[in-house]
Amino acid sequence: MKRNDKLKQNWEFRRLYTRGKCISAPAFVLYYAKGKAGRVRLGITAGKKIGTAVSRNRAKRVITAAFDAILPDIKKGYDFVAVARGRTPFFKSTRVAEMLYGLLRDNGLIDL
RNA sequence: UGAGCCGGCCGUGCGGUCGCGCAUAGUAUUAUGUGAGGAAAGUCCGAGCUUCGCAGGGCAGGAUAACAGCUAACGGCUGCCGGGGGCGACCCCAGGGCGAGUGCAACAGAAAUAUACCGCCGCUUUACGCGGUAAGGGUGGAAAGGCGAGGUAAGAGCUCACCGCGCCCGCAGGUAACUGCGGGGGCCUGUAAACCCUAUCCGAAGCAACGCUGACUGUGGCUAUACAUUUGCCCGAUGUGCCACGAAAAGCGGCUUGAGCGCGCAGGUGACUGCGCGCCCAGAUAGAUGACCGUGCAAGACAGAACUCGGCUUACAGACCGGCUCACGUU
RNA sequence: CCGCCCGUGGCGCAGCUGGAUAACGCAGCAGAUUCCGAUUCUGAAGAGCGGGGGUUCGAAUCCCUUCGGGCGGG
Repeated sequence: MKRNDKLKQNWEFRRLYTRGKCISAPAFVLYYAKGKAGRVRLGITAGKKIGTAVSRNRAKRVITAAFDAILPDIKKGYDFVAVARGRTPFFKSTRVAEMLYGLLRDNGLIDL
């Protein structure tokens, strides 16, 4: 994932929390909304609830790896925010990718 | 063999495929190299560095507290002294001063820094009196050094011997703290992690420090002195230019070669130091390590750099190495 | 990065400066009142002060260290 495809600013996150749709899985909670055309952008949040810095870093890595794995299949023009949950660091990124793919397909965000 | 004390060291290893940060080549997407810790943590101390302040000195405030050393410095470390604990290896100590002043010491007890309840002794007006007394009783954490003898009306360092304690002087050992011995004078409650006194040290803030770049905008200045306009000149005004400063926000630098690491030799009981040779070892900026496969074992704990070092403290599954003590047995 | 505050019964809080009784309210328990309940009244129980160490005759209080929670500034 390229750097300018990451969401960084606080207002970008708040836009998705208030305007976006919300779906959840055991490993994460996902907000999404229409964004810039032709691009897929992602922001990741791992709060203090996750644990130590090691756990928070791992949670972010696992979600990033899962997202990269299915990135070519995701429909263009959407922004996403993934919020890590307490069990996120204990998942394997392949399991998270499976969950993510299933959820996006059910919500019509996969290019077939 | 069992129990224990001290110190050191490691803390998933190797190979392959895809992916990530940085550097160097190369140039338009590839190669090559490299990529978290012993605590990166807590931020408890000490420094470097940067900016501000500053003639010099003092007060206030804070920190430390035997002695000698190590160090850039330290509240750290080493050695040693003193005290305490353990059979021992060894461990622990905030360890100056209450012999400057002030304060505090509940309850109990007669009395808490000075006293007479019981007792003992003397006197008398024989009384629930007066005086003397800290040997004995009882209270307390603490009651006027302990014990024996002399002494006395009864007693008391009142006197003497011995012991104890701290003060002063001398001698010996030690760099010193201190230790040992002798003499003198004396017998003092505890508490300074109570105020305080003494000695030593300390300017403040922190990489969101600070510096630079371009754009926008505001303020001030240009002195006997820039240029143009305002009628020629002077004053004044306006605009442009130059300089300085401020506010908001963006980017870049600061950013990793350093009191550095490894090995060898030498000095020192040690902390550590000197010399020689070799090495370059993360620099991200929402913040880089994931996924899959093979394989080894005791099946992997605590945990993620954010300006940089030296310590301290705390968390930590386990693996390995060395030295020492005690008990039992055998030789 | 810097500065500061708070941990005391189940809950909310005093006591800490200045050392010796852990006080108060709510909840809960028992009893009384009532036909029953609420209210009210009475009574008893429940914490050794976040953990560890030290100073002291004596520590919730003083000192050191540590854990957890919270606030503020740039």
